[in-house]
Amino acid sequence: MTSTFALVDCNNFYVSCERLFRPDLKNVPIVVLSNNDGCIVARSQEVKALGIKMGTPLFKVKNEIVKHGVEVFSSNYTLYGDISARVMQTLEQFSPHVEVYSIDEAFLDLSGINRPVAHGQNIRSTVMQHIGVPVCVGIAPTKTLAKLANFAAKKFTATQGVVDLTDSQRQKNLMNITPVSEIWGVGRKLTKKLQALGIETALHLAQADRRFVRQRFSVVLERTVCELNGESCLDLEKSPQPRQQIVCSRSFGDKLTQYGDLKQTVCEFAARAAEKLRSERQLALVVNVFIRTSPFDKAGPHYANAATGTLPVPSSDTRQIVDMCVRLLNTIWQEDYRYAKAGVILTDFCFPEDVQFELFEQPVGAATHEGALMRAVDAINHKGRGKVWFGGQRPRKDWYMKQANLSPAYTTQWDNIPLVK
DNA sequence: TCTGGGGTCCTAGGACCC
DNA sequence: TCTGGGGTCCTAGGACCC
Repeated sequence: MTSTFALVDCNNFYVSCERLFRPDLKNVPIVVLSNNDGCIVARSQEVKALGIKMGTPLFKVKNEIVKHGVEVFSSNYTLYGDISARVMQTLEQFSPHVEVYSIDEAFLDLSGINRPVAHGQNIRSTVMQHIGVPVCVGIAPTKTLAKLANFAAKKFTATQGVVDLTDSQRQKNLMNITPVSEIWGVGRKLTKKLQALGIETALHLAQADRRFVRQRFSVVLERTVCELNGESCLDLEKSPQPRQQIVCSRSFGDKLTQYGDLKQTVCEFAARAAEKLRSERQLALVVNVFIRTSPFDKAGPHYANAATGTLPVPSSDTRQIVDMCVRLLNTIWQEDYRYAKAGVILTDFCFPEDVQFELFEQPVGAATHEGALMRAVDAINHKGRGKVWFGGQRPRKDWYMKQANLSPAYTTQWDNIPLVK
């Protein structure tokens, strides 16, 4: 029996989250900004209609924002994460297998469902009723086609938010009017290269010779071609895969020029990365620290560098990781630059039970003294980060980050829960 | 003045081994 | 004069995603 996939995608997710607690903003144009209030990362329908593009730096469209009375929000990931979890939980009643693909999307296994469109409508109205977030549903025999169906469900209002692409003639009709750039897995670079070969629409790509595509591009794009032809190559991921990499990095609201300031941010990133690592119950072997000036900074010379180090044994101990990061930073730090961004990357993970320790080495894991200390630190910091920290870390949270228009944590902080009069 | 952050996968080329 | 071939592992970089 052939599979059926549904892609459920929240509409303008961050904007929808902000509107949940501000019904007065229902038809008001809204944007949500990236960290540091730098770029626009979510737009309401009204803002999209104004032609403001995703990822635009705020300062470039400041005049339009003011002119059209656009409401501006700093990003509130605590709120979005919590609403996302509620949406995903609601979706579980509609399928035995739900793959959470991103904060605002999930693939559902709808194999064997008799009336998929009715099922999709049911999903929409239930999520709206329970959570208050609008979603669209795309249904098709492959993930790539389900993505395409979802695109159509969003774009064409006559579909009422649900598109079923089970029928191959419908697939062709839609692909014929869809630019190749809209296909999942085709980004800016590939779009250009494909267009140069005369492949302009999704249908052109679907009809391309797959051996040619593999040879000229990659196995990834070859898979896309297969999926556009209804051959499922990408399965539902039934259980989330363990992470392979943890990154903690930020651009700074104000450029940093002092070693001490940069060191403190790097220590903070190291500590957060270690915390994430422990929540994954993994250990890391390799640590990378990078620092750089802004490529847009005309005031001074540019500098970017990174250093990689290997821990003596895989660890998730904040102190070991912080120590290593400071040593790495010292090898790349240079005076007289205006630093705009820094970060810590952990890689080469393993599980504590799989570690082969050197002779005479003391393992740093859950069973040891050090593990107990880390567990205690995590437990104390669990509700509201920053009660306990190690030397070198900045005690104040995000002191370097701009968040001028942050909404309250309506659903996760007692103080911020809305009152009903 | 002001330009995000956190991920994944694949590939080519060099190092190294026998 | 003559200087292999095949395999693996690692890394950096490039592409993509949301």
